[in-house]
This record gives sequence, structure tokens and C-alpha cells, in this order.
Amino acid sequence: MPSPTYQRIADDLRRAIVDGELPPGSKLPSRHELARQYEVSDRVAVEAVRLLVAEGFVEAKSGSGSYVRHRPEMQRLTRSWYTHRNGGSPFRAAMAAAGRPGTWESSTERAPMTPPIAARLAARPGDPAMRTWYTFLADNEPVMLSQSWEPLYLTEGTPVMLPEEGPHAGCGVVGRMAVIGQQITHAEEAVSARPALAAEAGRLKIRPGGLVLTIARTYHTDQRPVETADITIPVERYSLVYEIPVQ
Amino acid sequence: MPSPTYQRIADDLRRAIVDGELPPGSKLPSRHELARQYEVSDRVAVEAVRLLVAEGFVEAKSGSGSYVRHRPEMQRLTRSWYTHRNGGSPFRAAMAAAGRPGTWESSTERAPMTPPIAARLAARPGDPAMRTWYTFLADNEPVMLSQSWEPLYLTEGTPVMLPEEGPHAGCGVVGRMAVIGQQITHAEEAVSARPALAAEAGRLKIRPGGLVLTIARTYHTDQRPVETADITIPVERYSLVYEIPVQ
DNA sequence: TCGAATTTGTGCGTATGTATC
DNA sequence: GGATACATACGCACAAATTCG
Repeated sequence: MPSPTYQRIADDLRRAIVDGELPPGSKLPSRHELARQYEVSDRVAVEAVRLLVAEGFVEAKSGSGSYVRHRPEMQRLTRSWYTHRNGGSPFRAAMAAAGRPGTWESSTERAPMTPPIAARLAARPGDPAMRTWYTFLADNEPVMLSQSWEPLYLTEGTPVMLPEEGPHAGCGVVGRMAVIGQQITHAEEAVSARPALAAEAGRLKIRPGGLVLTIARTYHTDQRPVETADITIPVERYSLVYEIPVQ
Repeated sequence: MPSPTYQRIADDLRRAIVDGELPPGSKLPSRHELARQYEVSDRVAVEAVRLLVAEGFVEAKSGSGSYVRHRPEMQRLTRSWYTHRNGGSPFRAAMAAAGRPGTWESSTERAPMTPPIAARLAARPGDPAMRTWYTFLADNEPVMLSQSWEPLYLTEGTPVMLPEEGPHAGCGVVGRMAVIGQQITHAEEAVSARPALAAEAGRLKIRPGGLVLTIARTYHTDQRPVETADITIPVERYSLVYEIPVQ
């Protein structure tokens, strides 16, 4: 079973891009030209180029042409062991390290735990929790989305029930939990990736279907998980850097 | 500027899938049906479904229908602080933790450093290095690809010059470097994601264009970087778990 | 400044092959 | 074998953006 023609064309172009024959910024043959070279209909050439666009190798400009994408300047989002030492939130620390001012917007509400969240918090589906949505910004550009869950049986009636209000706002989960006697000992971050949903793409200002890294983060004390969050980062602009001490 | 019709249809279906209205395994309306519902040509319905297939939400079976993909059982690949304590390689430790026997194949050769590799090793492009390709297997299934670079000015003429031969084969970089007096103090892992290249898809046995997580790992001593590797993991089957001690 | 040519994005209708039921 | 459904391909049309004389 031979590969379909449009895939063969895409493969040729992709290889040329990876090998550097078509350097970043250079212009691809127009679809008319491709159709002529490969002796196919122009629709087939369209499909081939569309595939490369979807894969992120190529950027197409209406009326101008299709161009090999520049490797974006990727900012590093450091998620280090060390950044947890100084009391602030991990995001603030990472942005400070990069010399960019980090800010965020948030909104909090009560919500029952969904089944996957309950599993991560060692609770039962439907148990009451505080859910907080975050949009993290650097230079007024969206960097990261997060949806954080804290079980209410820990925080209800305490000064830290609302993560972003009161005397401990903006301190990060570790600091706030310490106030109510929960000593967080370690975090677990499960990293994966998928295409962005339409709503996420809008909030992160990336194209729909653009790739995002997802982190399922859970903070634990010796006893139990105390907070979990789903974090979403556009892979086009940021790479996630873990620093791991050895020995 | 309204979204094109095929994107609107794809968005509707995608949302239904994520929200659980269309659970894994359920059948999508046929494209004939979709075309009728949205009052468009069947070609537009084809584009919409094709988009979801490319994004990995849907699997299309010729002659049968298009189905919501099952979320595969994702194995956890733990890349923890702790796994570096016991001398073995991180991969072997992670597989042992998961109760699966980990094996690998490798081949090593001299090669001059490429510019990006040289930058990561604080060397000059073209400097001599040993390059080792790895294919990591669990239950005879490919799990992870890696391409590792070690500067020859450190290892040439020592018993550890060849990573997978001699008395220290299979000990992992940390152990081997210790033999020649290089005390590795920390690792840095930069995580990103992209579609698999055709060759990678073949070696990992995933569909072409399937997503892979990439890790650019560099081991450092107090003085200098001593090894760096490009690691590739299919995101469909594995999620990357970092355990981070806090305080 | 204007207009023609080029290029991409989207959409329609049709046709053929093949896999599944 | 027939009906259904998906995969690919052809050819055409028009809108919008861009380029350039």
C-alpha cells in the first residue's frame, strides 16, 4: 500500500525542511507550482501543505505564500526544586529568574470534585472543593493556564480558604498550606501533551489545534495530597525545564 | 471573521468528546449525516472529521465509521530525584518501579558535535564526541528513543569511553562519569513536544504525525556539562512524571 | 493610487477504490 | 453480493490578502 500522494509530497518537503535545504523563512513552492512538479491536481498540493501547517513546520500567509517557520525563541519555564525554597509561588519565581514580571488573574468558586480530580486528591467524586482558575501573564502575554483544586475539608473556615484573597494571597500553595499546619513535602508533576481545545487556544492566543503541554501537578504532605492542578502551557513559546539534583 | 464551517463542526464534535457526551468508543455521525445536519457539502464534513483524526481525538475505520478514541492506558515514566540514587540508569529504575523489565539496544560512534549539541556541552561545533543511539524497550515494545553525546576530551583513553561496553556498561552516565572523577551534581531536563518525524514514528510504532514528548537532558558537574541527550517518548503511551521534593 | 496577477483559504460536486457490515 | 462509510483524487469557483508594476 503506497503512501497517498499528498503525504509523499509532505514527506519530501518535511525532509527538506529538517535537513536544512529549506531554511527557516524560505518560501515553499506555491501550490500551483507543486501541483505542476508532481503532476497532480492543485487540491492534492493544498492537502500536503495543510498537513505541514498542522504539524507546525510551515506558516502560510494568504496572498503571499507558505514559509518555513522560524524556530520560535522558546522561553524557559523553570520548574526547579530550588524555586520552592523562597516562599513565593513557583510561577513568580520562574518569571523572576527570567527577568520578566509575572502577574496573574484568578477566580475562585466552590465546586464538587470530578472523578479524575477526586482520584488525585484521594477523595470521593462529588466531595466539596475550592476550584480556582488562573491565567498567568508575562509582559501582558498569556503564558500558562491553570485550574487548581483544594479539598474544603482542609481549608473551610481557615484564613486560607480563598487562595487569592486575605493575608496570604499570592503566597503559593506551599506557604498557604503551612499556615494551617499542612507541611507539603513533595510535588508530583505528570507531563503530557495534546492539541489545544478551542477555548484554550483563545485564552493562550495560539492557533486552534496548536500544541500544549499539560501538567497534572499534585502537592503532597507526608499524609495526603492537599492540592492538585491542571496546568496548560503553549509549547510554541515555552519549554519546561526541570532541574534535578543528583546523588 | 467567522470560523470556517469545517472548523465549527470540528469544534462542536471536539467539545462533545471532551465533555463526555461522546464517550470513548462511541461512533460519530457519518459524514453524510453530518453534512445533512449542518446543511453543507459532504466534503466539508470530511474536512471536519479529518481534523479530529489529525488531532488524535478520533479514529476512522474505513467501511465502518469514525469512533472516539479510547484514552490509552498511560504508563508512567518516573523521572525522579530518587531514581538517581541507586547507581543504575534512570530508565532501568523507572521500569523496575513499574514492574516491567526494561532493556535497550544501542550503537555508538565517534561524531563531531553539531552546533546545538556543542552549545549544550559548552564546547565548539565540530569538537569530537561519542554519539550513542538508544532504543529502550519494555516487554519488547519500544518506549523511548535517545541520542546521547559525550565529549571525547573527557572520556578518550578511559575505560568508560564506550557507554555500553567494558566493565561499566549499563551503569548509567552518573556511575560511569564517577569512575573517571567527574562527580555529576545535577541534571537539567527541558521538556517540549512536537509531531513525530516519519523515522521516529516507525521506530516507536506509532502513527505518523503522532505526538512525542522530547527531553533535552544535560548532566552537569559543578564545573561543566558532561553529557547531553535528546530523548523522544510517544505521548500516546507514556506520561512523564517528575517528583519534586519541597522545602 | 490603482489595478492586475499571484497565492492562500474555503467550499462544491463528482469519481474511484477499498474496507466493513 | 449489496449497502454503507471512509480515503483519496480531480477540477472548478470565489473571497481575501498580498505583491508589484
